[in-house]
Amino acid sequence: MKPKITLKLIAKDLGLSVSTVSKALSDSHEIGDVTKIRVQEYAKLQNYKPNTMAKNLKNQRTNTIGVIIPNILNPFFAKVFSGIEKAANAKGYNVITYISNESHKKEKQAMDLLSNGTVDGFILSVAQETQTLHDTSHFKEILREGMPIVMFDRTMDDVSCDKVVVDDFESSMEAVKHLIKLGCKNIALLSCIDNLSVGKHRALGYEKALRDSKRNVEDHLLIKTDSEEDFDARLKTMLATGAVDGILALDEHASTMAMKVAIQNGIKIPEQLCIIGFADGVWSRRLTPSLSTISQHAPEIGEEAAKLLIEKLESKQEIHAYKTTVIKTELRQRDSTRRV
Amino acid sequence: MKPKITLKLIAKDLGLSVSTVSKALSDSHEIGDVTKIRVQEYAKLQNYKPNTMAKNLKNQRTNTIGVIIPNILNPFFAKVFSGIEKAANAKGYNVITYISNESHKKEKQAMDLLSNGTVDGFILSVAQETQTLHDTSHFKEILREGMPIVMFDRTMDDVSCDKVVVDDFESSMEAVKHLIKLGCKNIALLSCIDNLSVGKHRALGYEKALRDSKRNVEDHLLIKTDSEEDFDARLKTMLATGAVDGILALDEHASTMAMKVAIQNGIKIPEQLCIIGFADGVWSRRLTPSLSTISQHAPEIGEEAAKLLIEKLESKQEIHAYKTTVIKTELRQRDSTRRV
DNA sequence: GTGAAAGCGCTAACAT
DNA sequence: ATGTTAGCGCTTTCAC
Repeated sequence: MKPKITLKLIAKDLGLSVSTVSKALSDSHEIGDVTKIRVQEYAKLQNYKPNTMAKNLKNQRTNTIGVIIPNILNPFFAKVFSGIEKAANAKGYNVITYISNESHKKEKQAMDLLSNGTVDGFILSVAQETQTLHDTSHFKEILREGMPIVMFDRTMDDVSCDKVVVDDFESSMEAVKHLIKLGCKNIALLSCIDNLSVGKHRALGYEKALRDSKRNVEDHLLIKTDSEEDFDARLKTMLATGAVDGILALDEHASTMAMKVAIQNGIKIPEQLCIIGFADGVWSRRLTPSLSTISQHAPEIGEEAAKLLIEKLESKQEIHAYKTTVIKTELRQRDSTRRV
Repeated sequence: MKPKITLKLIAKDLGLSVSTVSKALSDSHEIGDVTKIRVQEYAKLQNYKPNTMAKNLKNQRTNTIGVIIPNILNPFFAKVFSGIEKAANAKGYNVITYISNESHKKEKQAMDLLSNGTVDGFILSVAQETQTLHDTSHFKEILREGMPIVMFDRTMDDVSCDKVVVDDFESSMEAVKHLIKLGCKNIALLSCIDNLSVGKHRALGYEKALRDSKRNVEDHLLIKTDSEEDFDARLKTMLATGAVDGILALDEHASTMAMKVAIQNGIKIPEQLCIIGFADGVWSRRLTPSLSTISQHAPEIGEEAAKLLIEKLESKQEIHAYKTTVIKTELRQRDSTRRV
């Protein structure tokens, strides 16, 4: 293992001072062309790489973004993450990732560990437990220290920071209106994420759409829970009756289980039952029949979040105005809703 | 935005020297109990957090692992990643992530950027393009600088470093033997990843299993490609003939397309056709019928990789022995292979 | 055009 | 038991 190449070392080898070498490498006009070339070539030859920690310490910024994600196994978050990563890299930022696993403690711990000069700011989606407990103290603490936060998808109303969300309310409303247009009379709402802000917003959109077309929200057409076991049992009962001819499913588990149970019950999709779900596009296409989904443009959410954070980081003066960007969703019609 | 709390500041406030404060906070025996308590309480009160960059610079280590992943949207990699993240955090390491997007250039760039004292070592799975070009110079360069690398899943034979792989050869061999035991006569091999090392190993396992039971490898039962379009077209032709009664699919696209095309052709699964695929477990269960898969224990792969890297990082002397850990796979029988 | 020196925040060997 | 000092690698102001 050869010794690390440092400015000092180059300076010694070349019989120059550290500061001259530093300036030469940053192409300063203070340095003569001959020396400049000489230094630069020697550095290249030695494969010199400036030490990031030293630079960070000096500059008081790390060019690193802390990303906290509830669950990377959820394709939605994986996609948002890839958007963040891409946008951040493009602007010269690194990304440190923590997975909260929906745990409030882990989320807090991650922010604590990273706010010690490891990252310049945070992009995060609030852990389930944090939403349930409604504890926002760790966010506020970080903000008080002057470190910016951008929240996406799962946000908290009483935290003042930039946010990137999709219009959950409107998109599920549109989806239900689409089902109505297709002629569905008995549209069920299926949710395993009733403990999340997004789940609640989507449920409200469903109700609004029904009321707008003078229909009632019928209890026997609702499954709102946060337990998959509970959900599965109730779903089987619901579909056994055969009374349902339209479904809006608010999450991946609900969407795919609806498909599965319907197929097992011999219900023809989309002839007898139309299904629209919030789910991953790639896998929805792989199902038979393919599942119509509400596309949330996850990568764009990530890119926008990164853009907002970096903007704040690179603006000279502190901006105390907070933006909430709404990313438009799109209904992707596939075979689970196409009427013949 | 209040000023950052530093040792210096605490020292001034308390009328002590910086080193006394430093020692008091690290609970040194050199410091008297009274001062120790006083300092510690004041630090807590002020919410002091030691600056990570400064500590890193001083210690010449960052407690950070660089992870480079070809594609986080692939559930396999997402799962390995979550394993790495978990194991790393548990040992007090941060994780900086880059997504190579299968690009050789991005992979190289990531290693370049992070090897400048940003991370202590790397965990990575080789980008497709790198495997095709067979360029290992960037790996060797990093290793020469004394920074350890652990490769997982997609490795390169001529790079000397720790590796974590699954036994691709053996697991596809076992899968084919299982199909044979189920009575399949014409077992097809479907692969969209014929450009990857793992794809090639799996294909060899298929051939071995056939030869072991005195069968021939028949060209019309093989689809080996790296293009999904090409694959889809050839798959439709193959299944239209009805000659296939068993399938081993080497990747997610191949697995799910096989299911889809079979269902569309009215082929009964598993009665007329048994399918085993390399695919995500959660989604495989969601398909109807559910898909039998080869489980690769992705999280364990990640945990093992992190364990190996940290071991190397924390060992005093340089270890020049390189381990290759093989994680056992498991055949998960689901409805696509269950004979009635 | 080049160099000396201070300092980013922390640690630790070495005084006192 | 507490303080002084040097130094991690780099940038930058200020001298020469």
